[in-house]
Amino acid sequence: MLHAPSAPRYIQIREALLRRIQDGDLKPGEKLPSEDQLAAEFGVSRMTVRRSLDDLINAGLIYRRHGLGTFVSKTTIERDHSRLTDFFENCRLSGHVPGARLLHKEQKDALPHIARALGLQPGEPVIRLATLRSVDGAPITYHDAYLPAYRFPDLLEAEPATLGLDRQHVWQLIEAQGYTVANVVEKLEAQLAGKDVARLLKIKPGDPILYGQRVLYSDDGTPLKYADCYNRGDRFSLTVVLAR
Amino acid sequence: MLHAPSAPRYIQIREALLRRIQDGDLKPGEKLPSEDQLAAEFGVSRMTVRRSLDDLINAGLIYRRHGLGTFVSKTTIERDHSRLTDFFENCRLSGHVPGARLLHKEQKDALPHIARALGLQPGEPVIRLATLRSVDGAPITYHDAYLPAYRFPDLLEAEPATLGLDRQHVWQLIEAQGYTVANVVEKLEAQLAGKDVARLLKIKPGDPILYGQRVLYSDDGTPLKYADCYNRGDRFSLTVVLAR
DNA sequence: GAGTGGTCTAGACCACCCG
DNA sequence: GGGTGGTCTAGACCACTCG
Repeated sequence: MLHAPSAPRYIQIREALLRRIQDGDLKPGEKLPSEDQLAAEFGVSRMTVRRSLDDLINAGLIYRRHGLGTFVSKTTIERDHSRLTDFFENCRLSGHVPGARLLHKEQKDALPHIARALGLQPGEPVIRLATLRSVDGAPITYHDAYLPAYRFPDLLEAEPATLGLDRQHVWQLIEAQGYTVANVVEKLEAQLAGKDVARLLKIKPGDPILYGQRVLYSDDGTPLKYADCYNRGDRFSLTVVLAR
Repeated sequence: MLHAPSAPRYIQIREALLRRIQDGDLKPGEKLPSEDQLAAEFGVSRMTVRRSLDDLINAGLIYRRHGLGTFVSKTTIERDHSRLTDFFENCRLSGHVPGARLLHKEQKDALPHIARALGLQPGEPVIRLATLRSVDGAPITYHDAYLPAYRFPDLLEAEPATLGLDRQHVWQLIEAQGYTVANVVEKLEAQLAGKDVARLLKIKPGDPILYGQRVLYSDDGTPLKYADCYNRGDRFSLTVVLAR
């Protein structure tokens, strides 16, 4: 999280305040210095201070009360699981051992519902990357992803050993094409495991499955990836934050 | 969405631009006038225009490209389902008939996991509101909610006919106590229906259930409500947006 | 009244992208 | 070079909250 000395002042100030909060220098519920005081302390104008505070408010770390001041939030909501984070990193951070196996890498014709999600015509070529992800050696998620072939001409030739095994890696390939990964829209349902999925996840047909249809978008709204996700109901949970 | 004539200029401008996008006056992918042009058009400074645009960017409706301009997003992500919205309103908007029945309204001692979620000591009094929600006459969700009793002293005496039947209504009671509802954190899992839940939802034991533990927070991070939600797997799906 | 955040100005200079 | 957004200033006045 280091920034070059040339980073904008508002980012430097934001990081400085973030450190004070994380170090417990500013405790939950405690009042921050006023915007005027912060402006004087950092030697900037008040508008610049406000720009820094806006970021921290957006992250849910602080909140403002008109006429009273700015305060550190009481509960630091664990936003980690509600943000777009790497499966592998998340796993390791919680002290588990992630794993993955590439089951399919192929070019196919898009099925209608996949074409619709990706803004393609039915039958247009897509690249399929299917992986089985595991935690501590036991399978937990079957991930069946599709990307528009014309946007990722080099994907089929990419290193098979790591491809699809680390989302960060796929993201790097995506961003190397000039896209900026911005968000994922996921539709979640509860289902019962079918025969094929049950076999992959080493559960019984009829066991509960948290099924998600995920679409990955770039910041201009272009759909970049569609994926069917089958998560073991007994070992997988997803925490989301719905903001007003 | 009307604002008093005294609404801040940046809100007026934001709403004016929103209207142009929603009316198709500005089409997806199309470039907005430059910030200088908008400032001249609305007779404000550029900083005020940027304040308006920031809101629309935050809502995912437009995006900026340094050196190029500001553009309307290509896919207007249906954020409706990823925002905190009223069950009843959502339902009606999609052309369905929502319903609800209050099953329990009582004061109890908080169970340990509920106390922990609400920042209480185990055994502290909570108010339980359990409702069965339906769509087009068929039950879809069993909602078992708990609120700290000391924060809502008047809740038990509230009008039973409408209480818990419209989330907006409960929110109004919550906000009448001086809280500002800010977000919900929900942990989702796939489960199989047990006997009791199956009976309520008119499904068979062993049918799939999308189970969620919801905690409602005010903007200062105070937990205000805990709820167990049991959603019929065959008729309920939840769409979430994970931002980077 | 004093202190706080909410809004707004009228500029400035910089970095980025295009032709 | 010309147009765009990114950052930043040094003020101003208003609205809200508290004592």
